Amino acid sequence: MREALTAAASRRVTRPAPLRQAVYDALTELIVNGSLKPGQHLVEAELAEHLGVSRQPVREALQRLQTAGWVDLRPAQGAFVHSPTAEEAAQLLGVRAVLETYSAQLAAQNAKPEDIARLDELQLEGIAALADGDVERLVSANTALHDFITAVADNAVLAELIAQVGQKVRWYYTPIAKPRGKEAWNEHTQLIRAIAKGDAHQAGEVMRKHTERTTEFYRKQIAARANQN
Amino acid sequence: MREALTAAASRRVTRPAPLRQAVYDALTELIVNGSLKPGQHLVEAELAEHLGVSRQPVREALQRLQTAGWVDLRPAQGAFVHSPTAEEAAQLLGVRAVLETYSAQLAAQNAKPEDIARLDELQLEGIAALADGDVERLVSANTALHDFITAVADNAVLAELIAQVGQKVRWYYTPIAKPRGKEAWNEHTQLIRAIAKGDAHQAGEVMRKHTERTTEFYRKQIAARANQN
DNA sequence: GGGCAGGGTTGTGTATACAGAAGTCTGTAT
DNA sequence: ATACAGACTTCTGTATACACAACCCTGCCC
Repeated sequence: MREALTAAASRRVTRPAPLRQAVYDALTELIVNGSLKPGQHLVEAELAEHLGVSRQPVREALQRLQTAGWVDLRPAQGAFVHSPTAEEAAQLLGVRAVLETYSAQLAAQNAKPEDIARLDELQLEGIAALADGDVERLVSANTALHDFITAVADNAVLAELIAQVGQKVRWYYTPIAKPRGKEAWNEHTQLIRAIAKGDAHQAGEVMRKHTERTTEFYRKQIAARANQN
Repeated sequence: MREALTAAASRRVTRPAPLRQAVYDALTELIVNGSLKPGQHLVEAELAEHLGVSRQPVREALQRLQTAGWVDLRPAQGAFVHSPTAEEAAQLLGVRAVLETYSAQLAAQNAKPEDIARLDELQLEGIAALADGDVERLVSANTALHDFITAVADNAVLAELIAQVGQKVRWYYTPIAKPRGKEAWNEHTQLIRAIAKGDAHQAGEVMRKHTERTTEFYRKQIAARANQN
C-alpha cells in the first residue's frame, strides 16, 4: 500500500503533458520523416480526427510549427508544410557553419577531462558504424557527437539555435544526400584533439573547415543530381 | 466610380490580418516596452478582455510567444513572461556577435554601390543623433544600420535569427545600459569602408571587435550597477 | 465555345461552454 | 495557536458551435 502510494506520487510529478505538446511532436515527426510532404495542405479537422483530439490542440500546435518554420500559415487558407527552396537550404548550411564554429570554440574553453573521454567514445562509435556500413547508425553517431560538443559549450541560447537549424538541415539533406565518410571522422579526430588542448581558435578553425567541406559535399551531390535530370 | 473600385481592389489585396497576429504583435510590444514585467502571470481572460477579443486568439498568440521565447507556458498554470537570467543575457550577446560577424562578411561580398550610399546615409544619421544627444534616435539609428547590413547580406535564415536575438538583447539591455557613443560610430565607419572594399574578412573582423566591445561595455555597466547595490 | 456570374461546399476564424486541475481560504481539531 | 482537511474559487485545457471567407462547380449569357 505504502509502496503503491509512493509510486503513484512519483508518477504524479510528471506533467499532465498537454495534448498540444503531443500533437506538436507528432506533426514534427510526420514532417521530418516525410509522411507529410512539402506544400501539402494540412486540414485541421483531418489531423484532429487522425490524432483523436479536437481541432483546438491541433491549431495551437500549428501556431508553434509556424514560428519554428515547419509550416506556413496562410490566412483564411490554413496550414501548408513548408517548402524549402534550394537557396534557403544553402543559407541554412552557412548559418549552421558559423554556429557550430562558435560551439566548438566554447567547447574547447569549457571541456573537462570526462568530457574528452565521452567525445572519444562517441568518436569510436562513429568509426564502428563506418566500418559496418550502417548509414543510419552513422548519421545518428554524427548527430550525437555534434550535440555533445554543443552541450559542452554550455550556452543554452546557442544550443537552441543549433537544434533548430540542424533539424531543418537534416530534413532537407538526408533524403537527397548520403553522409560523408572516413574523411569526416578524421576531421572529428582533429577537432577532439583541439578541444582537449583547450585551443579555442584551432577548434573553431577545424570545425569551420569541417562544416565547409560538408557544405561542399552536399552541394556537389545536388549539382550532380540536377545534371542527371 | 472606376477609381473607387480600383482603390477598393488594391485594398482587397491586403490580408484580412487574423486577430492572432494582431494579438501577437500587441503582446510582444507590451513585453518589450516593459508594460508586462518578467515573471508576471498572464491571465488569458484578462488579456482577451483588454484587447477586446475572445480567449481563442489570445491562446494562439501565447503559443507563438512561447516558441519565440518571450513567455514560458507552464502546464495547467498558464503563461508567464520570461525572466531572462544574467547568464542567458550574456549568452545572447555571444551568439549575436557571431551572427553579426557572419552578416558583415556576407554584406561585404554582396554590397552594390547604392547599398554603400545608403550605409553612408545611415551613418550620417547616427552621427547627427549623437551630436543632438538624442538617445532614442541614436538607438534607432544603430538598429537601422545593423538591420540594413543584414538586408544586404541577403540571407533570410540569418536575418530571422538576428532579429530574434537582437530584439531579446534590446529588451534585456536597453533598460539597464546606456548606448555606446562616438567610439561605436567610428567603428561603423571602418565597417562600412571594409564592406565598400568588398573585403569580407576585414568586415567580419571589424564587426567582431565592434560587437565584442559592445558586450564589454554592457558587462561593465552591469558590474558597476551590481557593486552599487 | 468561352467567359462570367451565381450558388454550393469546404475549411478556417472566432466565440462560447464545460470539465478538471491548481491554488486559496476557512473551519475545525489537536 | 497551529496545522491539517475540506470546500471553494479561479484559471487552464478541451470540446463544440457558428459565422464568414475562399474555392469549386454548374449553368447561363455573350
